[in-house]
Amino acid sequence: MEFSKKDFNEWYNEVVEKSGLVDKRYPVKGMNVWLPYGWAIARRIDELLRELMFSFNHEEVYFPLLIPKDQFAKEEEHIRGFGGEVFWVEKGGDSPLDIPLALRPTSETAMYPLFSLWIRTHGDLPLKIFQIVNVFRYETKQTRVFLRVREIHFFEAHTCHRSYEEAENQIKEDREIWKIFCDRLALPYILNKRPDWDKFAGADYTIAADTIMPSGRPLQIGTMHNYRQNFSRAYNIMFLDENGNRDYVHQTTFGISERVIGAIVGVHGDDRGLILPPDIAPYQVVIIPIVGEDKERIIEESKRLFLEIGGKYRVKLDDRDNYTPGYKFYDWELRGVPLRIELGPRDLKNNVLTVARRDTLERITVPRDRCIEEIGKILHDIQENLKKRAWNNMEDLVERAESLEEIAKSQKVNLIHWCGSEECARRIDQETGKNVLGIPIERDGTPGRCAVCGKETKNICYVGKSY
RNA sequence: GGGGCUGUGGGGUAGCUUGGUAUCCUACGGGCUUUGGGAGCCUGAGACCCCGGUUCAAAUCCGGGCAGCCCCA
Repeated sequence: MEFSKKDFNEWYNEVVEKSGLVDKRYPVKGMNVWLPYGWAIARRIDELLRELMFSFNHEEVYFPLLIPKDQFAKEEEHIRGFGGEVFWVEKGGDSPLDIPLALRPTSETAMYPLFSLWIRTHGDLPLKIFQIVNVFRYETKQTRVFLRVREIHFFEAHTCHRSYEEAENQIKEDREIWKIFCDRLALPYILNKRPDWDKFAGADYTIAADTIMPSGRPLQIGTMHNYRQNFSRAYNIMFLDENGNRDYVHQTTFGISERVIGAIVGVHGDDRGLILPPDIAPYQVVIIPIVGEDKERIIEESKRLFLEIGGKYRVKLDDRDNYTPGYKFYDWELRGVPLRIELGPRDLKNNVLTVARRDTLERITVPRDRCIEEIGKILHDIQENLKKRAWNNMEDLVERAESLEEIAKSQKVNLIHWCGSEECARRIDQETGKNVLGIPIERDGTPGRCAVCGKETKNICYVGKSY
């Protein structure tokens, strides 16, 4: 690594390429190539989500990529919100299409016409489905690997319910899922209820999960929306209740994008490169044989060790002959493998393994015959340590502020009192470049004065320069 | 949204001001030798983002495009 994490922007660019996550030389703006290692991480995260969603009774589907224009445009707010950032397919071969086709920027408008066919009675509810697909957004701002791209690897869950209460309960369930998910990724977050002007186009309200990057800038990594009946009215999704009355369904969605990978890179990484949480690391353990005079035996022992722990953990045996151990140490540290096992003549003689953990860079000696349990313990410890460290770091990236000047001066996210008016939010945006993330839903406000207008209020909120 | 900068082998670069033979490091192939924190020697292959203009001649100057980076709002 050439850059230190202190130069966050440069460091980030360097680490995502050098660690083999993406190749960003693909010649279309905002579209990068997923390399094997990066894709392996994405797939682990997808699998984690699938597991979680299945356990909460969701089913997986796959809808088409293209959406006819008339169908896309049915919900007014939605088209207004997304209109400018949609890619359109307007030709088939050389002839213009009768109806232009949108590349989905999200899949509400692809799914909901079908929902109206699928749902007849209350017996069809709740409907809980999700899909993991690529979505497209025509970004005009500067793009950044994982954080702002035009082709987005995206998870979206869609639900339909018979009442507002049921939809609200779904949002609660989403929060439960979200917590488990983030714990597994060791990612800290704040749940914020977005101000009305910043909610998802077509939603009744939006709850966003924001984390904070080491640069002091907030990053939205997940969203939960309650649509009420906004879309079901536009797409005519109705059900017959027990009393024979017809009504529109209540809907919610829950979305997570590849930005979480950007968050993992930024939140956990250090000057040597990535640090991956064990749950999603493609390799949890790398074995590096250190061959001296006793080459054959060491290789043989390494293979035996590989087979032994390979049944329990995801393990890589790095038996490349043309690289020295030192080179391999740096290489796998760059890639963020949580645990490294060195196996050399000394270890062999003493019947031990030398184990190095990526998060603290400590080296530990563990008895050969107890290594399976020891590895498990250390991996667990790494997970906990990453989580604790990340939450503490995030806390340090928040600064209390009482005035516009303090907000403007601060390089961090600010916790302020805010009267709730759009006027004050706009002044914050215009005069400090920061935006209001909304009201945090998991902590109570205390009485105070709005940092802009000075009016008394109990609302607190976070503000920052969002990615 | 505004401003600035950059594009030369796979990666990083010198050369550009003052137009004429493209530099070095690294990675890569082959060979020998090595291995507890980025090994060494020999050898080989590999590049001026795209389109147009100026010129006897363009990596170099001019215009446009595409792509990337940084800063500000």
